[in-house]
Amino acid sequence: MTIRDIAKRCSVSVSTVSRVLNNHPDVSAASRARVLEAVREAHYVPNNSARDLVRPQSDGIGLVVRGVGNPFFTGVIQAIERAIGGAGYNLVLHQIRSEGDELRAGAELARSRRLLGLVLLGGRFDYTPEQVALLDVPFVCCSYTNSFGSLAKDAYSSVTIDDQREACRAVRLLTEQGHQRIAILLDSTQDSSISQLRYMGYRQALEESGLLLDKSLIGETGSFDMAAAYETAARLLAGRRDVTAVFAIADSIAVAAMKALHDLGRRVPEDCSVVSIDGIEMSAYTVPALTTLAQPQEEMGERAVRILVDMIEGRGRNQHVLLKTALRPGETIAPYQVFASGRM
Amino acid sequence: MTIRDIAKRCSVSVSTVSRVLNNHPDVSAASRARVLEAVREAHYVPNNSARDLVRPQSDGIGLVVRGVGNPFFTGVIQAIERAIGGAGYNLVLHQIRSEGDELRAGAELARSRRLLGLVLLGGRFDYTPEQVALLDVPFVCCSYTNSFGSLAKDAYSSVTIDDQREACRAVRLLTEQGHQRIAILLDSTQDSSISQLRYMGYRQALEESGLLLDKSLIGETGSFDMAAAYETAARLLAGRRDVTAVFAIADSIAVAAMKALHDLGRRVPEDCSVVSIDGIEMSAYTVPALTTLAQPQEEMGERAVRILVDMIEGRGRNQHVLLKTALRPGETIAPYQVFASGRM
DNA sequence: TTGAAAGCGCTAACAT
DNA sequence: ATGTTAGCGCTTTCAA
Repeated sequence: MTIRDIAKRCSVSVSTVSRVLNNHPDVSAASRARVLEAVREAHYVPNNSARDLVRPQSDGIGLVVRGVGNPFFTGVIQAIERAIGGAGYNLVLHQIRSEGDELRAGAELARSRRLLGLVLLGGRFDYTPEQVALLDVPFVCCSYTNSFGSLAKDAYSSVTIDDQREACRAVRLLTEQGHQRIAILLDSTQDSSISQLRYMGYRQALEESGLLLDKSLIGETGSFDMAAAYETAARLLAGRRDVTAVFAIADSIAVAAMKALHDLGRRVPEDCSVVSIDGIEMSAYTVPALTTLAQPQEEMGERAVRILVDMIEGRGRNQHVLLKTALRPGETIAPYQVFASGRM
Repeated sequence: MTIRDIAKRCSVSVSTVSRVLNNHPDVSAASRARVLEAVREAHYVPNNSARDLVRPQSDGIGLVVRGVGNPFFTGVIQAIERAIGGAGYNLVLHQIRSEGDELRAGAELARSRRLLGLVLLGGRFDYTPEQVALLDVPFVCCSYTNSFGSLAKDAYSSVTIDDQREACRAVRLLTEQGHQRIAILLDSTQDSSISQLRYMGYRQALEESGLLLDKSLIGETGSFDMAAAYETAARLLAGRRDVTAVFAIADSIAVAAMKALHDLGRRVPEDCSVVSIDGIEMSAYTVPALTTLAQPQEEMGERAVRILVDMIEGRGRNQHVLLKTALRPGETIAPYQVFASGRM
């Protein structure tokens, strides 16, 4: 079923059909009605490949999300959706798995749909100039930046929190309460990504407080899934009643850790405090509610879109925005107490 | 940058470039090398619209997910991803918002990318024949079926649990323990969708036990977000110590309800039991762990893909598969006790 | 092994 | 107001 078939059915030309389909004004009411009728009855849907091929450019902005099912992203995605719509553009969402190549996916998407620009959500931190050269449209990294890569500042845009700084701040919430044996739960200390950055923040906070880094307090989960986080936390914390606080680099890891602590017979926060970074919806409803540094999901999405739209419309250049987290108080931090519960 | 430009750079014809790009064997090693080199250095990426337009058909299967950020879907999506890859096809994922029209989106996607078939995840329960006529490829409804629509059985495929039956089973877990005042938390009793179905199961279970339906025990949240669920639960449960059990139609709602109960000073499960349906990852890590009827996410995805692939490859016709949930025990159900905590 | 050319479905001049 | 037609970038006969 093509535009040609519809034209035949109505005894009009393809251009008339095309005009109707694209809401051009210069079509008689009669023709319009006939075409619409035929379209309906034939269940005709235009072939977008053909459209995209011929249109000078679309009004589409692509959003490539890396990591299906990362709960932190959902709020950001919604904000981006809203912002793109509000600016008069169309969102083209594309999800890839955590191991996928968002640059390749983005390049392909942008070309195949003639996109005006790209928002990359949850990508890698180590792009090289050659890699981003794939992209021939403006793009902005959302929720991350090129910390481990070799991009010139003006070669890309980013909107993110300062992972190291915020991690440091989170750990400080613990040291301020007198905690000294503070465990960290992360994916890996050397992933050239978010874990590594937040790990650096953890070390920085320890140093500031004159605390020594204790390798046995580092729990590498090897992934972001909760089962792994639970196991790692349980293994690390078992028999370590001297550990009075845990910093988890993500809310989901923190929730799993709280469960592990509970199953170990340790109360949160009386026996062990927990803090993390993210601020996902679910972690506000745990008992006790998780204390976390909430990333500004809304603002993150909005700023990313604004930067992109400014570039698309010829205002403004590449920018880098560092957002601050907001402490979502919760109930998982308590002051350090020497004799909390028969600590060794 | 088009295939033509690459051809010029290498002084070969466009067909040669095309052959290289598509891994056709009949190209000299020399030409191949030159083309590849030019492609790399020009950062050339083929225009997919043009490709799709001309290719007889792709090897793509579309997955339209309605409801960005529904945590229940993530496991299903991964299973679908795996299954599609395993069958030698390519996944084209498309997410739309909860209010979106998955049929229109699917039709568009299928046409624009020449897809072989469609998996619809989380769609509406009330399709009409005219609506599905939009789709000119085989499709399967995943996690839902046409309970409130007018489709002929052989006009579509579905893989889902029996929502009413499973809800009934969930509530029975409560009545079996002697509970009589059982509240239900749902989106709406008349949404022609999952809430309504599970509500019917709730009523059925009450009837079976000779319990009367008490309208004041119905909490309509009006959405699936946790804040609404929390408010609804808190309002319904405040001052109702006679309510000794809650059935939530989704895990996320149950988690919010548990929090509300806790904030009301009521212990779970001693003062109030909680049960739900879904089995998302997070709800296994609450304290206490949520007792829920877990939907078989893996199997759901796999079966959906298998049915679709069978249709695509000419074996088999439309089918309807009803999967069973598995009780994920948890710790949120306790026997009814008359004098649990000063009940009125 | 390579090139020339047709044509996929559509839109937008350009005619009429 | 409507029709004719030239491509958009690509793949694929068909010839050479």
